[in-house]
Amino acid sequence: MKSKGKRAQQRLKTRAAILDATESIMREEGYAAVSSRRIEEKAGLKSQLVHYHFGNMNKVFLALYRRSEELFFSRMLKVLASADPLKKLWDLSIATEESTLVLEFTAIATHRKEFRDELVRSADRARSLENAILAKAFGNRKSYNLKVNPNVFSFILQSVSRAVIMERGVGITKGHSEILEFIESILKNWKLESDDD
Amino acid sequence: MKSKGKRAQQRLKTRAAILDATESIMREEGYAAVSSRRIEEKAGLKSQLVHYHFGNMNKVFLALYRRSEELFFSRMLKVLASADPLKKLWDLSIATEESTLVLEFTAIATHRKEFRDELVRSADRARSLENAILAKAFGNRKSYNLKVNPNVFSFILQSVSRAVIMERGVGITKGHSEILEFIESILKNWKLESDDD
DNA sequence: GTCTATAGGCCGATAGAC
DNA sequence: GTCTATCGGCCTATAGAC
Repeated sequence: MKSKGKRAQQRLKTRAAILDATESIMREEGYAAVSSRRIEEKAGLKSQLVHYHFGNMNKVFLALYRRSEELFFSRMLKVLASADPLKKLWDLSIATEESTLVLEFTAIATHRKEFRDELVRSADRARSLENAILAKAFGNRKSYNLKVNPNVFSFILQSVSRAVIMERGVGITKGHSEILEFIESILKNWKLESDDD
Repeated sequence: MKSKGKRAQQRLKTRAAILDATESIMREEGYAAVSSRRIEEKAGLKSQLVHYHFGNMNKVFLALYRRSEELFFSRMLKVLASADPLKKLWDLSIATEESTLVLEFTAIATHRKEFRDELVRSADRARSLENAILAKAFGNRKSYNLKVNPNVFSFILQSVSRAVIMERGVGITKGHSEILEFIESILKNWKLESDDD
């Protein structure tokens, strides 16, 4: 039993090392730079192990995506449970490190249809969680007498954070402080109004 | 003189065919799928011609980028000259066909530093034109007594259109009609308010 | 300016020894 | 499970004939 456990443990360790290397390469050079040989280099193991453990490269991306997704959803649940969910949702969206991988996966899905279904399924799940967060935030106001639809408001938040992160990725930061201040002032005023209820 | 002109014409024709093929592949499969061999296949000419005319693949991307940029700026100038520049700017931003290439070039710039400078320079130029368009639109109102800074407003418009196009790219369209209606209602009301001045 | 030929590299993936 | 060895494929780029 113990030796079995050790084998399983080593198996998980190797798989994790492969996924870590993949994630690292994706962050630094993009998904197109990932290959079994580059993983070999990065993780210090033979490229053939990548095929042994995952079958092919597409399954490596898929496995990494699912691992990242779990992490992302656990963070979303924390956001939902927090006292100020909308602000926390924004903080999560605007964090560069958290979102660069999402952009890479989106790029993969745009050009590989095997990947698309996975991402669409996940996007639906994320949208559900966002709705729950919005319901909680808007619920504090007791009524929905707002100028903007909650879903529209959420879409705008996500759009702006993605755009900021994409521009950061190519070294553009001009005008970012203005837009970030604007969004944050809205979120702040909102909070105050909610407290008034 | 005439034979010289013919040669120059053929030269331009071949170069254009290479760029057309490159653009086509980028739209359908993304920049990572572009190679001199794929261009050979698509344009019906030998892959070595790609190297003869452009030196290396990076310069092919650069040449295509500059060609697209010219087209884009000529469209922006038309927007600026129009009676309803803000709405026309939005129409241009939200057109999928016009913006998918931009997203691909952004992806290239994110991971190839040779490309970055070019894109940043171009982004500055685009921002200047956007500012002119905004100045014209806001100028109609005689004063700047607005809730949102013009640059912030413009950033939000561009962010939302990009996000919509990215989601379309992976087959997600849920919630798009709501957000598009929201944006367009703002632009419409705005126009009416401007006319009131 | 366009062709053939070819060098040299990185890639995914598999077979088989241990 | 991890290794060595290896195949076939596609890639960039260059040299040289025409």
